[in-house]
Amino acid sequence: MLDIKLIRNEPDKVREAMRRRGEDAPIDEVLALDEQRRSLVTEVEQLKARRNQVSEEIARAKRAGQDATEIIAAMREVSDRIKALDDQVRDVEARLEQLLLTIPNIPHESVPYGQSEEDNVEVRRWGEPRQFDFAPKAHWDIGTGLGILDFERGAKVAGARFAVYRGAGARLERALINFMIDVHTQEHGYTEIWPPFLANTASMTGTGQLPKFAEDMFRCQGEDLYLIPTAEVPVTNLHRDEILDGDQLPIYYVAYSACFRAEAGAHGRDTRGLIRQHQFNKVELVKFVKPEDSYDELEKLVADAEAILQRLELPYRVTMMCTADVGFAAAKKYDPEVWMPSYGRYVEISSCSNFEDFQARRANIRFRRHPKAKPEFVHTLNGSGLAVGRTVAAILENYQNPDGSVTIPDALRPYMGGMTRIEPR
RNA sequence: GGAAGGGUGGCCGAGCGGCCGAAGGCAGCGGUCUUGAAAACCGCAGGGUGACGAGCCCCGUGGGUUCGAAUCCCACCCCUUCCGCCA
Repeated sequence: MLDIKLIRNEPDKVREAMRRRGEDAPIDEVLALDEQRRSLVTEVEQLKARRNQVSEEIARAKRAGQDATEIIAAMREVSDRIKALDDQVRDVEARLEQLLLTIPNIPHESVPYGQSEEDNVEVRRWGEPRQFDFAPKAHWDIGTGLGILDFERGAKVAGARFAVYRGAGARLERALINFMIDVHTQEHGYTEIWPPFLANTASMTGTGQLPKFAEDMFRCQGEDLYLIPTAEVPVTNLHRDEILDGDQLPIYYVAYSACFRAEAGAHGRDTRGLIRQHQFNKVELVKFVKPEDSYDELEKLVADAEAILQRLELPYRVTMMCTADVGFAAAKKYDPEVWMPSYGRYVEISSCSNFEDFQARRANIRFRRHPKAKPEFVHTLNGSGLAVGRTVAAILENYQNPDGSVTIPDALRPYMGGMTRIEPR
């Protein structure tokens, strides 16, 4: 959520930011409601001040045994007026709040202007895509051939975009989760969290999934619960409505979770394989930091995600999202992308964002710089470290052999019980 | 799911419808005392809005009654215990 004061004081700056995003935000409506709210509040507060004053007089009079029926009668009128105004304030505030919740974050000044994902900027590459001396296969064919991935049965049990992992495939998924969490906890200083995989409306609103993206999520019927689309939601909301001590910061969390996405509007895209599933596993990194540190922390966060790709020796590049593709809640976002031979291009395998105080304001996550200082909003960041299903896909494709087997990356072998190759059954 | 109890400031815990933003205690901060510390004593200390002023708001949440609600009524949420069910 943007600071209403920023919109009030620098509306043109906000309008320009929205224009650069290609977003049609209701700034004028917000300004009008804000003004309306403030004039109502002024009026009702004056009346309340009077009511408080007179209430004291009444109390005094009663204690002195004097008659107060006349003042009471007069106050009844004031009271009715207060009630009417309070109703109006509540209504205007609710509408204002609803609008503010739909306005995206302001992109950081370092974010390049662009009109679509075509305008994202590559910032670096690591590794060389492998040159195959045989016709490489796509991971869904490799996985099916090895008997470690089963899309047909996934569809039978649940539906399209659900997969079943079997044998060494299931173990590979699990090995990757453990490997990633171990690297982040043991080498990058993150604390492991095992969060709920369902979250309520308040949490979903706090991180920005609601109210705008309700159709992207699975909701439990008759309950105020959604399946989380990412561990970002429960982990960021861990500190919702809290005031943290400044010396606790920065806080680094790493969490595995299954992630659930309705993928509404993705018909026909990535219909084969593990790239776009309704359910997938992800190891997520979440940071709470002081505002002045958040952009350094973003760079470190991306490096932490990249470290996993490097250990796995998977070629990748990092792109910086342009204003049109930066994401609703983010001020700046990098996407590490892994080389995917079947796609003949790099495919997003992580997404690392600095939200500045956008989520903190929604979720009311603050800190005190000093024990007596006023609370300030923290900056929140998160990034995938990494999407596990896509990592499996990348390993199957990049490590495939002519005979249909797949070599296990060195770094993963301890997690696979020493296995060096996945052989056909 | 059923029954009972409970949700008050960082924590514990009082609180007859007006004198309650809220006693008291603990923890915290400052000071006195002390070689130093402890103890003792004195003082300061919640959040939001607003201009770190005034005012207004905040006693789980949302409604209601009333001139006036932490206190009364209704609904909901959460916690604890017991029972039931269950990985």
